[in-house]
Amino acid sequence: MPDTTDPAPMNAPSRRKFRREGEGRRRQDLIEATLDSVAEHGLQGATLRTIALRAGVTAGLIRHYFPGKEELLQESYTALVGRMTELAKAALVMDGASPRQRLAAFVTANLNAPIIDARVFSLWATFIGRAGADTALARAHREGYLGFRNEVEAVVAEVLAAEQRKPDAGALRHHAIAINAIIDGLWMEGCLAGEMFSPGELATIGIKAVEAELGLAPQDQFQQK
Amino acid sequence: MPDTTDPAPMNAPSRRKFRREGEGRRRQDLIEATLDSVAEHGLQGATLRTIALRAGVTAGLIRHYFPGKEELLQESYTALVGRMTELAKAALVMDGASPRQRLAAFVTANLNAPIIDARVFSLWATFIGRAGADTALARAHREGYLGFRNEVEAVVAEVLAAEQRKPDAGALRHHAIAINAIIDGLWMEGCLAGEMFSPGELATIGIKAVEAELGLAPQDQFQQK
DNA sequence: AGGCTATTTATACACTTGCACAACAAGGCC
DNA sequence: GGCCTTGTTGTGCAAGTGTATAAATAGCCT
Repeated sequence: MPDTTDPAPMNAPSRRKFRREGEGRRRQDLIEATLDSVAEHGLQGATLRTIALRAGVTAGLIRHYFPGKEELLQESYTALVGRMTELAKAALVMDGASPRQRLAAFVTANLNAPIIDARVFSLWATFIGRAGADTALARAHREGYLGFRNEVEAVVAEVLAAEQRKPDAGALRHHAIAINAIIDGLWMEGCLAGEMFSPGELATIGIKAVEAELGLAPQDQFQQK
Repeated sequence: MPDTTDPAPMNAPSRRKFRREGEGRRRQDLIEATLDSVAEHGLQGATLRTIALRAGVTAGLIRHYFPGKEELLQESYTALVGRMTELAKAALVMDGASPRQRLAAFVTANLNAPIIDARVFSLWATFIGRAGADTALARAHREGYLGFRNEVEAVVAEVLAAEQRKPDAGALRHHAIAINAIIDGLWMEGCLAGEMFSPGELATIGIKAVEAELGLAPQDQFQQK
């Protein structure tokens, strides 16, 4: 029995208008939409249709740019990690600053916006929760973490060298691990409960803790600029 | 046209045998199966059928103990948080120990098994990633975190009192926040990459960092027991 | 032993999901 | 302008989802 009802009378074949975008742009839009979806609804809520809707396209298009959903998620996570580490490292390039000032700036940068950010934390946690089962995710994290820690270790070495101290490799590594933990821990606290801390408070706590870890004498206020 | 094929010849009505368990036991089994499923396959992979299979029951039974999937997940998370904080606090009850020893024991306990555990971390990350969107989750975490930090603050106060130091409330709070961050950060590192550290190494790093934060003189080896 | 009831199984259902594919049209190329 | 490539849409489908509910049975009570 054929369908006699005609919901769209005659002018029916209205098809959605669209624009062709460059491959780079579309991929980036899709990745951004994926991260937004994951941040908002978790991995379970990030369906192809949700993502496509947010990106302003239809679901079928995703398969034109990515082999499948898993690849889209992996590329999205890689993009996220890349952006995070890039931001963190950017705080280290300060020409004409003392090692100690650079270390303090590094800590400060990592304990304020945009690195302290609830959305980024939500994404990080969601993805990292699967690192135990997903080796690709685990490796992506491991590389990012070690890169970060090496940066810390390099700055610490400079700071101590400026203080005429020459720690052995083991002590240096321990300092880097501890400082890394301080930054990570405060980062988590700030992301999860930012309103519990006054602006700049976390950075102050972090700098003090890091300098205590390195056994640096408290910095005189007048030397700081 | 009726079905003439008879796949299960006559003896068909074989139904799965089962045992009736007490309500408490079943609920606990279901929660444990839920946590296992989430840890292994993430929230998206934790389906009612998977959970039921792991618990040794059929999916329908879950609805007999929980109104829906969401309630099961929430109760599971609550159980997880409860177990974690319980473990952490248990390390603090040491009769006849000096405050400093208790603090060190607290740090040590939190940086070794069973608190350093990849499965627990995976669970924690998976759930906490949704704290930004789920207010019930966020509150559960907030309470756990503040409880933990208050414990830290209390021990820190004892330690400093034993050293004849009387910090004001603000300094005490900052110490607690920093120490909390040190423990959290090292906990994360240990859970994510435990094999990168030798046994007890994280605890050593943690104790040193905490004592540096509090400005305690390095402990003599012979005074420790 | 025999029945009662709450626990448990099994099936059904409406809905969503990721993926496949055919139709279509946007925009560069001649 | 007209064609041709390919980015894009829309539809279809099988598998899986949470939930609802009827049928069965385990184990206690008398």
